[in-house]
Amino acid sequence: MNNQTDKKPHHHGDLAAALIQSGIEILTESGLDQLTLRRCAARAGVSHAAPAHHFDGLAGLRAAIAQEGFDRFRRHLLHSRAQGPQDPEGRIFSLCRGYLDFAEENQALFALIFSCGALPQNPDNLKAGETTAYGVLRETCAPFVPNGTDPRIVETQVWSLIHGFSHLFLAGIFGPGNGRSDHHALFAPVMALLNQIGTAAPDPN
Amino acid sequence: MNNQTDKKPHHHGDLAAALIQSGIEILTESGLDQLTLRRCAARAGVSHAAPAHHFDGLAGLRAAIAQEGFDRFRRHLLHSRAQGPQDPEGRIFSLCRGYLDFAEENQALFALIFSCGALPQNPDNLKAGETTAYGVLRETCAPFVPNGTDPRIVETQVWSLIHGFSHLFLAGIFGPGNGRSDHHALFAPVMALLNQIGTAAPDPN
DNA sequence: CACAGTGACTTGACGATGTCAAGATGGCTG
DNA sequence: CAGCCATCTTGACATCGTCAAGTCACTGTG
Repeated sequence: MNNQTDKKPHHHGDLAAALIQSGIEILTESGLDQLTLRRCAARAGVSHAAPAHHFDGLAGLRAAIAQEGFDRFRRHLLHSRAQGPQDPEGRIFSLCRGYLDFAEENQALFALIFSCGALPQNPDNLKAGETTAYGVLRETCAPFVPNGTDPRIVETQVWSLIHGFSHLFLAGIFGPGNGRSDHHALFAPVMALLNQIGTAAPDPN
Repeated sequence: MNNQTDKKPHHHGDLAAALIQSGIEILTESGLDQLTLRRCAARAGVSHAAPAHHFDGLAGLRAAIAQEGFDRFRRHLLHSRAQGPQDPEGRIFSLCRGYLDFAEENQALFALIFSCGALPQNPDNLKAGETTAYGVLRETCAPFVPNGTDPRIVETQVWSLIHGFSHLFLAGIFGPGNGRSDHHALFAPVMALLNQIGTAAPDPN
């Protein structure tokens, strides 16, 4: 209903941000199904109906948390990409490594961000946060885009590969093998598919 | 009232299957957040507490629906793979096409199947259904596995790419472009990355 | 400084949901 | 036929999202 950039509106002092922070903590500690309006309110020290004045119901709070989570995700990717060798191959590998790490360390938040249908209304805000996070990917993929081809092809190849791997990793779906370390061992070989990137983009279909 | 098999164990006649079927219908018609124990019970024509005698709460029903959904997914993949050219490239392309189609036509069920943490308990049952669905992928990928390499590498490359594309497609995440047809146009070029599969394996060809 | 006014939050209530305990029902076995 | 027991129903309770009305504190204006 109102903007979120006020410093100390009246009573609590940026309750909206406090509720988002509480929500992220609940997500981290207890999982997605424990994310509740009343629980966020209690954690922030306000009554159970207070969040209604800042978000459009539970869906609105989830959308706001997803937006903040997407921004944290973006910063995590930037930090991760800066680690390791700074040639195009090294940067894209570090980016994907950071993608997987973030998904693993923030499972519920990661799931919320990418949960289909979690963003029925206001796709505008999420779209903005998404675009900036997508921008990190776009920069990193740019050196691999062949001249004259749609950059979204390479971007979607990379994004799909690392997102699919991360999501399947979290879902526990993978070959009959078991054990996290076993699956981690698959990361580098699977990412090796990216070595062929750019050479795989053929003429326009 | 109920369709399906008429075994009639005691009263209702395979209420468990009827509840799963009701749940899938609710999923298809109304989305994931409308999947409720009481709603499934009402649709199956039983009282609100009846499901408790067949599933371990809502989580148990969701797991059972996921298991059934995974089997339908497997059959859909088999059917889709049989369409089109039957050379290794044609089969894997048709498989991926069917993957995306299933995700698009059964969004909520697809999300439930792969929802992280939706399977906290009994991973055994889902593991079985998963293995058979994974088996379809494994067969289709087999011609592309270089000698002496772990087949899971190629399998995970393909699975991650198509799953990531499908999931991002449903989540509405993709470049600044918009429109479903626009995203569908990305499918074939992105799948072209699979043309390099097998040659990307670490060992020399 | 007094006094409304307005926004931030609280309180209380309602329907819906998951879950549990106890009772009713009906087929199966002895 | 009688008893058993899985199956299902009924009723209750705590929690949840949401709404309406009320309370509180800060702010601007005289």
